[in-house]
Formats: sequence, structure tokens, C-alpha cells
Amino acid sequence: MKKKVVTGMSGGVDSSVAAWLLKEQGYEVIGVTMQIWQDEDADTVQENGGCCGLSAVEDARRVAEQLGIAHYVMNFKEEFKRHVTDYFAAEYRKGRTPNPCIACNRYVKWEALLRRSLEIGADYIATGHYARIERLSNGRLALRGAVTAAKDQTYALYSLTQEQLSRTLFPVGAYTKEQIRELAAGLGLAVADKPDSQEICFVPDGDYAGFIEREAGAGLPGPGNFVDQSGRVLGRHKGIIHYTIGQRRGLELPMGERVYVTQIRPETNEVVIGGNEDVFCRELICDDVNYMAVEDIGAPLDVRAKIRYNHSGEECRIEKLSDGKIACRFVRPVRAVTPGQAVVFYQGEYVLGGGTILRRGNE
RNA sequence: AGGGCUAUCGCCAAGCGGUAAGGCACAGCACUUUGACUGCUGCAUUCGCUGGUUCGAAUCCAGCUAGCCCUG
Repeated sequence: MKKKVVTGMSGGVDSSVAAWLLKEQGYEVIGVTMQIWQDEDADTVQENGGCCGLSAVEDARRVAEQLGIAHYVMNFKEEFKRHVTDYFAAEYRKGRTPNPCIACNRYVKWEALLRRSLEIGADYIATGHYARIERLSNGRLALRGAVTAAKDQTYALYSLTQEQLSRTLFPVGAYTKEQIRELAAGLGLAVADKPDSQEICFVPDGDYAGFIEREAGAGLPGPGNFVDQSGRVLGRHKGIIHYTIGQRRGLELPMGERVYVTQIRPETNEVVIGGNEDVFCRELICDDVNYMAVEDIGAPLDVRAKIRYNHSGEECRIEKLSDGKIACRFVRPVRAVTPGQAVVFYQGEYVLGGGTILRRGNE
């Protein structure tokens, strides 16, 4: 009997080809487009699409029809609002910098979508992410980097549990982006040339602060002081939610040299400013850890860590602390360790695990 | 109300008679399936104001205005 797989179809090239690949592999494919943000609103439909683009449903439906597979729309607006949108605003309000894609994967795709998929009798869920899943010799399932390192998306998927991994298929992970586009073109899919998505899907204009203001309304932290390391006031800032660690642009501080945000202090509503050298450090602490390639870690381990989505990774030694947090000490200083962002640990091409950055370590 | 100094792009700042450097900020674009970083491009027909000298002035002269400092 054919295994059933629900494929999340965003209307983009990757997930479209993913659905086709699975069908070719003999699965019974059910295309599902998640309704997570706005309603299909013709005048706001953008060309860029995206992992959760606004024109998603229409494109996905057309592809499904072309591929000869079933297609449904599932409403996850509530889950998305609670775990992504609200979380996003709450984090900024606390002076942290969230990664909404990771939250969306963790709570919306691999909790809500997976649960509902299993409920309708599916054996797996699949997406168009560039990653591979492999069974290790220790019996654990782990993510392995995509064949094209440049497109690798394992960073955004580090939080998947063994149970979730055992129910997941990433068919495009074994291909390069070029191959995927060629396959799409060969199939005559209209989305073959659709641009890659970028920016936060629910903030298509890039103005995330404006989004938070519109969504959160009143009660946001207001203007405060820009200060230097020694506490000297350098100017006024527009409110803590407008800044992130390592940021230079938008500060409106003519200091004569380039200056960057080195710290955000929600308690005092201050944003600390410093030179480029001040945004580097060699240690960080993370919590909310998910172990993937291993069940746990004992002795300190030398691994490679990525501290943001587009990060080549840096050698470091990780050590588990008594409270379950992990201290990560880098061989070379890393730039802009940012609370709220994820740190993902790699052993070779495999994801060992990862966590949420809490703060810089004690240097 | 005597004496001195300074007034060049939003901020800082070159320029010293030959036809407005640079940095920061800012804007746009590129890069990017998070926020950032980074890169590229743009950004004073005009030098506090008014006259004068000169072939030619931001650069010299005079007056005015403003700010700073010193002296009753």
C-alpha cells in the first residue's frame, strides 16, 4: 500500500518539485497549502511569493492540478499568530531579535501541520526545504546539510525532534537549486521561474518595526537613550524594537566613524553603541536546547556553530552547564552574538543540535 | 558695552586667489527564505549676509549678522 505524505505547498518552485518527486517515488501525495497569514487578497498579492507568500494558494492549486495530486488548504492562522507573529513582537519588545522562520517551522509546520496530517491518515509530511535526513550509526536521526551548501536550510530546522524527523521527508535536499528549477521547467510548471522568497513573509515591505507597531498598538517601549560603554549619552533612539545587535544603519548617529549596536538594555530602555570591535565576542550561552545527532552531551565537545541563518559557521567548544544551558566558546571571535537568534551546532555536515542564544558569555 | 576669535552639505571637516576633498549620517540598489553585517551608487553650480578689489574669490578688503572667549 502506498505511503501517504502531506506536502506543504507554498506555491514556490521548491515545494512544487518536492511534491512531484514524491509522487515519482511512489507516494500518495496530498498537497496542502497552509493559510497562515492574510486572506487571499488580490490587491496585496505579490510577485515574490515566498515560503508563505500571499499568492500561495492559487499557485499551489494550479501546480497540484498539473501534477495530478489532491490539494487542500488548511487554516493555521491561529497557530501562526500565537507562535510566530505574537512571539515575534514579544521578543522585540524584550530587546531580543527573533527568528520567525524557525518558530514557524517548529510550531506551525512540525506541530500543527504534522498533527493534522497524521490525523487525516498521512504517514509523513514533506516540505521543499534544502536539507537531508539520515539515520546515524548511533540510531539517531539527524539533519544533514543540503548538497548545495549555499542553499542549506538545516539552520532553520534544528529544533526538530526524533519523532518529527521520523515523520518528515525533504525530497529536494538531494538536489541543487539549479536542478530543481530545471525539473520544474521540464514539467512545464509556471512557477519554475518564480523568484526565491526573501524577507519575512508577513512583512513583505521589510518594515518589521512598523508591523509590530500596527499589530501591537500601544504599550510598546518608547524612545530612550543611546549610550556608550561608559554610560555617556550619545543621543535618542526611537524605541528598543527598532534595533538589533550589530546594527549600524538607521541609528542616525553621526559619530564621525561607523558605530554599531552592541547591547540592548530593556530594563533601562538604553541602546548601547560601540565600534565594530565591540560587537565581537568569543563566548555565548544558549538555552532551550534540542539535541539531534546525540541524545545528550557529557564532556565538552568541539563542534562548528552557526549563530545566524547566513553564517558560514565557526569552530567552538560547547559545554553543558548544570542548568541545562550550553556555554559555547569560539576559537575566533564571532560578530554580533544576538539574544533571541538560534545557535546551531554541527559535526561535519550533521546537525548535532542547537538552542536559543540567551546572551554573551562571561569573557 | 571695549578687545579677540570663528562662521564651508543634517553632524564633523579639508581648502590659504584659479574655478567646493574626505568621514559620519541619510537615500536607492545589490546580497539574503529571519533580524543584521557587507558592497555599489547618489548626496553643497555653492562656501553667514551685503557690497568691493580682480580676467577670476570659499579664499583679499569693508560693513552687517550670529556664536564663542577675554576685559570693565
